[in-house]
Amino acid sequence: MTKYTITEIAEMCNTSPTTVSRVLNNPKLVAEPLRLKIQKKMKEVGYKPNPFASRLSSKSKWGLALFVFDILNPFFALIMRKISHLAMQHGIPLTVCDTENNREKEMIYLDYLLDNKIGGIIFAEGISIETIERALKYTEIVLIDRQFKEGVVSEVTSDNYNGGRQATEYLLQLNHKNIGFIAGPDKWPSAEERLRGYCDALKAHDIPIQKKLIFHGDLRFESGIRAMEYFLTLPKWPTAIFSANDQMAFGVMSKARSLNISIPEDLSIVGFDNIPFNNFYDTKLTSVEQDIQALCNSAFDIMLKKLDNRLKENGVRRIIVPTKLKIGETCRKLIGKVNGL
Amino acid sequence: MTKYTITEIAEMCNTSPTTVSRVLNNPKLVAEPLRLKIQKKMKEVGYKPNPFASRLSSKSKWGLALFVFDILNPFFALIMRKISHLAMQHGIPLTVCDTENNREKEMIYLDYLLDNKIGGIIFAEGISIETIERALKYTEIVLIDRQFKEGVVSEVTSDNYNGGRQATEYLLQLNHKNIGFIAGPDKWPSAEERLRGYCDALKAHDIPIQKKLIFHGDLRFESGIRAMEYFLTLPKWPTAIFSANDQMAFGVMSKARSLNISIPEDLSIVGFDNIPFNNFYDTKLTSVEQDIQALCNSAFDIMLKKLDNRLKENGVRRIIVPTKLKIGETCRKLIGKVNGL
DNA sequence: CCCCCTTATGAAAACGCTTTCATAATACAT
DNA sequence: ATGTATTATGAAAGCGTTTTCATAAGGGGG
Repeated sequence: MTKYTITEIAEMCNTSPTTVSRVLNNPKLVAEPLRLKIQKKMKEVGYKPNPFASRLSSKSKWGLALFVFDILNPFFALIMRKISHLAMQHGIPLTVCDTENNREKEMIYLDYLLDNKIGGIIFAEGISIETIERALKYTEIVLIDRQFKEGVVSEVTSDNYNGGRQATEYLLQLNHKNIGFIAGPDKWPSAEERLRGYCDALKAHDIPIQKKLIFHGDLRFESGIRAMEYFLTLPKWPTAIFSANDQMAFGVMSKARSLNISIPEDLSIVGFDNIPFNNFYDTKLTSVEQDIQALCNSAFDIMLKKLDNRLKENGVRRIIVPTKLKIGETCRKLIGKVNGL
Repeated sequence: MTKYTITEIAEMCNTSPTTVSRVLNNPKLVAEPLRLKIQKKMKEVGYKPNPFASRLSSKSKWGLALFVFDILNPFFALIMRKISHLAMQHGIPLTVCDTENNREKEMIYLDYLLDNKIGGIIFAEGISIETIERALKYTEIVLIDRQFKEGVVSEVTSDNYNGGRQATEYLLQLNHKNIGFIAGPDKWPSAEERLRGYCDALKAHDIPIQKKLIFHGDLRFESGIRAMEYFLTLPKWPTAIFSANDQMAFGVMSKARSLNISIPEDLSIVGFDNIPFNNFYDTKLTSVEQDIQALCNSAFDIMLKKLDNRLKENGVRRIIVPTKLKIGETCRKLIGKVNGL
């Protein structure tokens, strides 16, 4: 596009490249009249600095990356959309890495990015600790919904604990006592928090926690189907199921439908995420909403400050974004005899 | 990461930077023993060339971009996944631009990429002609499923015409005569081709084409709902609906369900794309499959050749990938009296 | 009126590669 | 042998910035 160099701009303005470079990077150093003249000229001829030259001489890191483990999950697609948007607004190139829940792929992406001197990486939930730790050594990182060792890394998470608790309390209020939980993968902190919320809510109501009511899924649709199949093998079926994300809740609904188990009459369901398509079924899913907008804004903001070094050395931020239970049409109040499905 | 420069590698091997550069870019120019020695050394110390320096001196364009109009649509998410994968394999950075069907956003992304001297752009269906034409002037482009002026641009498309025709023929075979069609947006060539297939199939069976049986959607779920609502306003309801993509077909199914119209008993439905989640409902959608793998492989291959200049000047490729009708559970044969829903 | 300090600018040297041009060495034809 | 390709290597000049260092011009304080 641009066919002008900084030197040419300098010549046109009877000044030196140094000065032009200054108005680009630190305008305060240039006296007003000259600065204005140069800025006007640059606009006039549509000058854009050559990014490669800048990066080469300034030796600075460059650009951002976003890691998500499954771009087919709308929750992550929305995060990508939002972060892309922010990056674009700030003129920062963004590489999106869809790791497909594959450690090897994570590493390949990461090595590649580090070789290219990436400025910072935002990791969404689902990326392995090893990958994050490796990245941490070489670049700035921020986690979205991915808790890590407290105080080591900046992270922005939803209030997963309270989200899990809210949802469970809600079901308890509706007189459910036998509540199945579909957890996320082991070792995923955000998923564990949701589980903790579930357990604490039960405890608070003096309901014993039963291991067999907890199923571990992988957050994908199919997992929900598996979970439903599993719950039906139990001697006493749950009257309600709380799923650690919407996708798995959909899986449950799908399986339930094909077995003529009707929702919410026979089974109440609560999801987590409240992705915009949770009305994908004609029955709107009751779900704990994560404020994606807020998650992304905060994460990006922290990243920008890190890149600017405006965050004090080793400055680690931790932001928790509240969640909100959105009532849909997939839960009903149990009345009278409560015997499971 | 790398702390070595090409000059240091050269010194370690008692040779010149020039030679090291050659083994990097055109190994044939360096005699075997020396080449091996240098390569061994590079591996040993983990040398990686500084990408900014390379780009600066070689003045070459750099990297690829992929434009999709809706990353929330699994069809495009899969394209992204596949293209990312290929780019990574070839060590080419990829920027994914989710334009959200917004002209302005397209232009912002494009300007940004051109300023950064992007090497090539792959456009998936859904991007405006203006954006493509602008890109065409400054960089290499390949279209996926996005027909353009014949012979001007390389494109890889599914056989949309025959896909549309296959689906319609199938419904005709099942004795449907009153077949609604949910088209894609006006002016989207791939969508128009599907429509053309639909029309030609009807003609071949001497069934008049009725404008009112054709509804124009925007390929999103909600459009399917709107379409269904529209079809129900017709005096004579269609017995089958062919949707230009799966998402809209899901919308139809969703609406049908909430009205207690059962599928396929009361209404047959065929989609297009056959995205992997078309079993999102418990009823598997019958759909025309697009071979995403093949589409992406071909598109990427053409792009690589363009970047290499292995495609003769103005060499334009046009590849058509066959489609295949995948029978699911959403269609049934009409028997006896055929009176619509 | 001299010295020092700040502010405004420029010259020149990086940054780490690629590219052009030159040279040396070998091979092949006459 | 002599001349002409061909092959293998290196020296040096960019590429378009930023950065360091130097200089010049103005502004008090003594």
